[in-house]
Amino acid sequence: MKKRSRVTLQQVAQHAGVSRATASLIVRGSESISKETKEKVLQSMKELGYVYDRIAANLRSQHSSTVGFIISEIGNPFFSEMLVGVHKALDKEGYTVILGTTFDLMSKQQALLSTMLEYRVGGVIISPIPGTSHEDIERLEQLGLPVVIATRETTSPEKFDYVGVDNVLGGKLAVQHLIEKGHKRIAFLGGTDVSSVRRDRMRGYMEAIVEAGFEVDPVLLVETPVSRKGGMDAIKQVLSLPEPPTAAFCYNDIVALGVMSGLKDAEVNIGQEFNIVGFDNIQEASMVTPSLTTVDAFPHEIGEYASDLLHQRMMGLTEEPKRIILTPKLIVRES
Amino acid sequence: MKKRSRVTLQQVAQHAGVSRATASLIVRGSESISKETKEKVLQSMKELGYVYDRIAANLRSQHSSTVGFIISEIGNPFFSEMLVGVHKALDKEGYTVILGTTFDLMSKQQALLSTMLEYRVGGVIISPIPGTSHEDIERLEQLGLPVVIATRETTSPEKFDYVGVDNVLGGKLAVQHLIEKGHKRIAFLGGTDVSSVRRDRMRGYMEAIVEAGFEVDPVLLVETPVSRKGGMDAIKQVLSLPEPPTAAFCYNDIVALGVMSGLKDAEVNIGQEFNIVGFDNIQEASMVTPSLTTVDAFPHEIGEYASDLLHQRMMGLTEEPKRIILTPKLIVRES
DNA sequence: TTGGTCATTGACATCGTTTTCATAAGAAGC
DNA sequence: GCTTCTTATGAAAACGATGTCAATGACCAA
Repeated sequence: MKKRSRVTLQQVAQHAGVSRATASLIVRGSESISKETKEKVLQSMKELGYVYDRIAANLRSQHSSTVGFIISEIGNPFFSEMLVGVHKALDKEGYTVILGTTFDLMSKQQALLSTMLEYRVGGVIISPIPGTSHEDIERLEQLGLPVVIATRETTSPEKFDYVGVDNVLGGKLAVQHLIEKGHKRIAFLGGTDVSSVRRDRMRGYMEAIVEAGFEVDPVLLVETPVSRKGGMDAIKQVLSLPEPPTAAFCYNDIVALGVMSGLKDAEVNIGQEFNIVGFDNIQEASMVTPSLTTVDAFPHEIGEYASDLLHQRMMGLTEEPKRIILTPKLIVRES
Repeated sequence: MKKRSRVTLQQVAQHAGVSRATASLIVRGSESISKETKEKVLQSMKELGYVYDRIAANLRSQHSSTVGFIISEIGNPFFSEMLVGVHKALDKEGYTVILGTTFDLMSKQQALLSTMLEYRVGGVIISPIPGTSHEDIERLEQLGLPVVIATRETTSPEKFDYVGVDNVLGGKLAVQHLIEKGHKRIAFLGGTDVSSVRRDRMRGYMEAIVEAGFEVDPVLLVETPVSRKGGMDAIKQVLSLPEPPTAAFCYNDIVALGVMSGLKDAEVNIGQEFNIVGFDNIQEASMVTPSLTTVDAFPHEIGEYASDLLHQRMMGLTEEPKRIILTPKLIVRES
């Protein structure tokens, strides 16, 4: 749109009195260039204010130095933490990240995937929205684009690289902890059943309950949107039951924080009368009062592993899809 | 890196039995194309799995459909909210956003600016790190790149478009509110003095104190990193004074949340014995107990305004730099 | 028949790089 | 001083699109 055109390698070469090819070799750090000419050219670049045009370079070399990162929303600290991990790992390799947020809308996810393709990303890390089938993603693969799935599963998990946490185990750890504390009626609050993540955490919940010899009471399982509001509504609902629970395992920390608010409103003493365990271990969990017992899901690490995996694929790794499943860790605090 | 090459417009044209020029006209939505050929070509695209190469197109047309967005960190809800505003406004215009986080490191900021240039962004929205001079940013302008500064000022504010909130007024509103509540010793906690934002909020603080006929006591002004930890440390420091404050105005909500934690540790009853006002109005502020009185800084709106302004510049607006200063709003809650 | 639209075409230049590949300059070997 | 081998350099094609423009044929009205 702007008039002022860039300084090109051509101009630099001319100014330094060498050929364009030589200048090109220099920006790419070739060794077969004498020290003097190199100096001379670098000097010219500085003088002219040359800016490397990575776009043009990538076009010519059929190479891409960008990767797409698609998540549901950046407002969730779990994802922002994961983004930090992704950035950290990919910056190191010289990639630039294009972020996309779907807000869990299928149409947005499709649009984002298209945009990423148009921008020639070299690979994609995606936390697919619940219900995404592998066909939705396969068109990337058909174009030869490496894809790493993170945190959430698609309908056919085995088709792509995957990095996530063991949600079944996480749920189990959380609920076992509550059982050890002497609770018998434990609610499972938050999330919606379309999500594979919730189903897994729920399974862990059930395993722990059953192994302890208790019964699963369906009225204690509440689906809600993943938000504080959702948590607040959920806890109110179960507290009004004839036989209310004495503890809750929450879908994630955000929901748990909402649950805590709800309990405070109801003047229930958290930590004594009622215990809560969350999931994710977002920063805030350690800062609220009482501090929140939770299951660490290592967002930062997930981001890093996913990036490393993607990088390997982009470098031509062609082995079978890999699955990296991190072992969650219970963080016991006051709640 | 991958072998499978893209389908080109050329191939589409061939398959549909038209010329490349025609195909090009179609992807660009020209009107002087008959309905039938258009259909035919679109059909071929679908069959061949054509993907538009925006990179190549932009290179040729000397046009850019990306913009850079540079902030200090994505973990701060203020910025993630602002990012949502930016995305919202720029998606509508068909731009793609490249996000960069500086973590308030000058070296990172420089590197990011270079990266953005190399990727041919069409413009940049930046919340510069404290101490950024306009020279640091001027090289963008010299390349004809529109720049909009947001939320924080550079050393010469008048050189670029700017969107932000009136921090002086915000600080004043906050402190006036505390004074009305009967407080005489009011602390100002958090942030570091290199930040123009803090200086402005501090000025508002002082104006309110002085207008009420009180004295500013320097021991009540505490600089800290902008984090919960910082807030916690700050409140502990002032509580141990011989004459501790009875209220605090905090640099922002994050700090305020830390201050609240600190007060709870010290078993001070927030809302009765001690009042707090934060700044930004992040989501969490309304969710903590007691809920946090704060000054709304409209991150979402700032993002949108900044985007609109940038878009206008990218469309060739050449008027004088504009300054959009939003009027902050006191949100009274329980704290 | 003439003239005038209209849709489409073909050929070529261009964006700023990378990538061959051929060649020139320089050093080493005899 | 002439060949041989490096090493550095140059000319030109390529990447996948856009932009320009004159030329074509079809169609319609007069």
